[in-house]
Amino acid sequence: MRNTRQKDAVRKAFEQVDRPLSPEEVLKLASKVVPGLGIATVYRNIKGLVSKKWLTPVELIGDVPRYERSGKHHHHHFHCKNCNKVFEIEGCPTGVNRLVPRGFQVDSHHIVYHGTCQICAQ
Amino acid sequence: MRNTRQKDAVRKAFEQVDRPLSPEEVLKLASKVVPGLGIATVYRNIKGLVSKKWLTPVELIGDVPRYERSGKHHHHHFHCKNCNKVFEIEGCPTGVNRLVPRGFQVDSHHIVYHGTCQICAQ
DNA sequence: ATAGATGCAAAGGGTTTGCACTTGA
DNA sequence: TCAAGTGCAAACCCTTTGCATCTAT
Repeated sequence: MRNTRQKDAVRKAFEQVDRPLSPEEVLKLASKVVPGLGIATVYRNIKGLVSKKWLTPVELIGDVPRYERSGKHHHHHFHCKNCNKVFEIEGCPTGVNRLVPRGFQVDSHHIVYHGTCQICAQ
Repeated sequence: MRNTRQKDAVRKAFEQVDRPLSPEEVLKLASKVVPGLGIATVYRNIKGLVSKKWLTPVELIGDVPRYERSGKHHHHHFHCKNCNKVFEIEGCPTGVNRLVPRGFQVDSHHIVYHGTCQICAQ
């Protein structure tokens, strides 16, 4: 695996923000460092970083997926209907998995909140 | 608003199953009653039923959206990684919304479980 | 030198839309 | 009758892929 300015710029985009990013958001941020960066390269690098488990997908309904750095401790997400940004929510209600009926095997769960974020709510 | 065989077949598809359906699943079911039914008509009818609040979109991870009849009491969903079907999960952990920091306005929340369903797990 | 990475443009999947035709009221 | 609804195909958006070129090693 080769080090390139493009790959570096994509990684840096995720490191410089503390919230999940969409491919377009990554393109916007990384293009500041590498002008002419192609969206295909962004997609390819995101895909590579996901399979290397450096990134984790955060998918939402009615909108394009977001990605965030892996290895954070278990958390959930808040999707602002106004600015469309996604934020992290710490913590997890106790007994979430106990709601699932006997016979179902749970690998993971994910809570998404919808509403208005702190900044937009003012 | 006019009654058509197509519209009827779409509604019946949701009534005859007790789990959320994707547009393609609806096409498959409704085509049995109305051969030659077009996918565009399915999408148009789903859209109409959602805006009439007869259907509700289901939040999902990494797959096409599903829709289900509105008015069911609050519940969540289980997405089987094997058969790709979506199932309803009853109940809701207490204090879910309390995890959201002060300043965020929560309209709704939604939990999606991933794993293997009862049928596939055997 | 050379395999891997990039940019572009074309191709893919899922969804929407324009338009002429059909059909329910 | 005649506007709403339909089927078809083209258009769209987001994502992936083929290919010629470029570039780390």
